[in-house]
Amino acid sequence: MEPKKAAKIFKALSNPNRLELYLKIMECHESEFDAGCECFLINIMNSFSIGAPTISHHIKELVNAGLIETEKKGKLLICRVNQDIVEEVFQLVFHK
Amino acid sequence: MEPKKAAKIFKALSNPNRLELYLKIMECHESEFDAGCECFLINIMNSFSIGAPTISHHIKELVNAGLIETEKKGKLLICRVNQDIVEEVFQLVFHK
DNA sequence: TTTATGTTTTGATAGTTGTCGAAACGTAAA
DNA sequence: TTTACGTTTCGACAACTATCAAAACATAAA
Repeated sequence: MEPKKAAKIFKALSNPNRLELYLKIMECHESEFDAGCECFLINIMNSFSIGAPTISHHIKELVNAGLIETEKKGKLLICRVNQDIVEEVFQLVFHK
Repeated sequence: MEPKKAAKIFKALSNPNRLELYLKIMECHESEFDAGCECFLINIMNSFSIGAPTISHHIKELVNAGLIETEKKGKLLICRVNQDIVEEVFQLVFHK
């Protein structure tokens, strides 16, 4: 992976709230995967003290960096992590 | 590792120039390790188009995040990467 | 001691970011 | 259709960032 793209991914994870959002989506996604369920944004949002507009903005940045993907289901938003991209970016800094 | 600390590390790697600086130090450090040499900042600086003050600032941020350590040798600056911290932060996002 | 050189500090500036309130939007329920 | 609700967009603002030029430091060489 090119350093420029990697920097963009790191930037997406560089804000504490946004990182925790990503981690929550990751957890939720993993645990719900076994149950065959989806990870809905609304289920995660409650544990944050920041407003909805800010959450929406952070989600957009995570999508923009390729770290997650989203899908609308009715009026709810489903979030999925893209694990591959994290592995790619860590190969760069791990040099392995 | 706590998300807050991880976010700080990601922030340090979120600027393209700073990331490339880190990668160069990593390369330099690895290749010089076998030869028993040190990695001097001046040897890396030439490949960047940004000024010395900016480089100095970026180095300080990398040190501040714990990603590298520095040591003065005469009027030269030696840089060493801290691989452990990358592995720690890696475990957080990999959940492994 | 003077000079040269590698690095850091200072001060400034344009650009970016995180956050909010208010409003708008889209969908489903009543 | 009206209402309720989850999400997004808009406009704004304070805080932060990357960068530079100029000056200051520190150390080694002349």
